[in-house]
Amino acid sequence: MENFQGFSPNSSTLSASSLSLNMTNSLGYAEFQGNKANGLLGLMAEMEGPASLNVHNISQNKTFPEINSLAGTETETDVKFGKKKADKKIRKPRYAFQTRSQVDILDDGYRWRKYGQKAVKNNKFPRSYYRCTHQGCNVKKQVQRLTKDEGIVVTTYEGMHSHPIQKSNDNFEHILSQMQIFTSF
DNA sequence: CGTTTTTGACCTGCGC
DNA sequence: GCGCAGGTCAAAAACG
Repeated sequence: MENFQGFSPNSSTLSASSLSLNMTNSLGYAEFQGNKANGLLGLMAEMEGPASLNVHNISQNKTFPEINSLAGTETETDVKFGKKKADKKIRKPRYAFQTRSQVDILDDGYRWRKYGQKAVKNNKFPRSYYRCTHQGCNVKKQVQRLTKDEGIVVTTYEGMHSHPIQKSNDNFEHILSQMQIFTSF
């Protein structure tokens, strides 16, 4: 496999030391490697205060051409959201993971139904939209591959599952639980 | 035959 | 207001 060494080429600006090390320590990426993914490259969780509706940031990194917002400081993937009525100004927090993998479908233990696929600008790979098939669970995720480095898959989760995993996967479960610790603040 | 994927149309927000 | 881009819907196809 590939060595877990570095992020995408353009991420030279970010100090890979702190971020990557923290990740590997907390998640134990070695085990992760043994399964489907070959290594977790990074995680970004964002969630803003309900009051601030900073549209500026949204317009800035819309489509986040290379998701380089992972570089730390601004973790705003924004939700330009297809919120129908838009009663609430609150945006759902989204959590993005970068994973080095050959395949797009990373099995996280949940059952997903694909409901859309769109071509993204500045990216030759399409982005796929999935929704959790569990009844009453509206968790969504989207999977995208970077043009720059097609070995990297970006998975963005939206919402949290409130039901148990439906599959008997091995140690993925405890990895997920640790992930939720990460994203729970 | 039920469930999932595919795929174009449709909708919404934003910039010009 | 128009066009673009991202996100969703839904009908038909594909799958097991």
